[in-house]
Amino acid sequence: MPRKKYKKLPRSFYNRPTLDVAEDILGKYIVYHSPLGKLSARIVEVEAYIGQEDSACHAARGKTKRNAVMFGKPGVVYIYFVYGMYHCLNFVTEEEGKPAAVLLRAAEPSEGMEIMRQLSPGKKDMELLSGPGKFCRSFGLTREQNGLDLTGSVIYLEERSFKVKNIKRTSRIGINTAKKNPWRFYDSDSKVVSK
DNA sequence: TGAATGATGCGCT
DNA sequence: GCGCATCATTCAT
Repeated sequence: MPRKKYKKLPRSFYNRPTLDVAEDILGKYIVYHSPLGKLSARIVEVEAYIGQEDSACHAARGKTKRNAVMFGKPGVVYIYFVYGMYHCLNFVTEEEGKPAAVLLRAAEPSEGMEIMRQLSPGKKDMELLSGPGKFCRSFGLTREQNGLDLTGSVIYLEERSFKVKNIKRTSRIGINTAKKNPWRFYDSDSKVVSK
């Protein structure tokens, strides 16, 4: 039994301006009770995607089957498939009907590292979650987990005692349009953020 | 050690 | 068809 009870972040955490949520997510822990066992990691790098004012957001051109969960209630997981072989994990933000999300780009492994190594063979511990594609592979996340509720018991964010000291803000990675929006946030003391 | 490119599937024009 | 919120490998300095 856990000797310390950590606080699971409620839906109100996600039901706020996306840039605020993105910054506050740094240092939080993502916990996923996968079929293989419990996994957790400390989040160190994220990006914001805001449908209504962001041409780079999947939801910028209206609702489709793929991005539908971004239009739904906050505190839900949005997972999509890119480049033929990778998945990316997002947390839906803002009130229902307003499409926006925060992309998880990198994290530092905490619990369940044996499982992550098994899912991503040959990786050093600090490389297991150092990128959005690698994160989903090491956590075993695919489109099957799309739409899961972060206020449930399968996958959620936890507030622990860790405090982020230095937060940096830059433009996003891998974006061609809307490059000006400096909507990438990361913990500059972590060694696993993208270069 | 940095830049170019191939892998590979799917959603949209 | 084309381009993509990526990564690993190859090739050039």
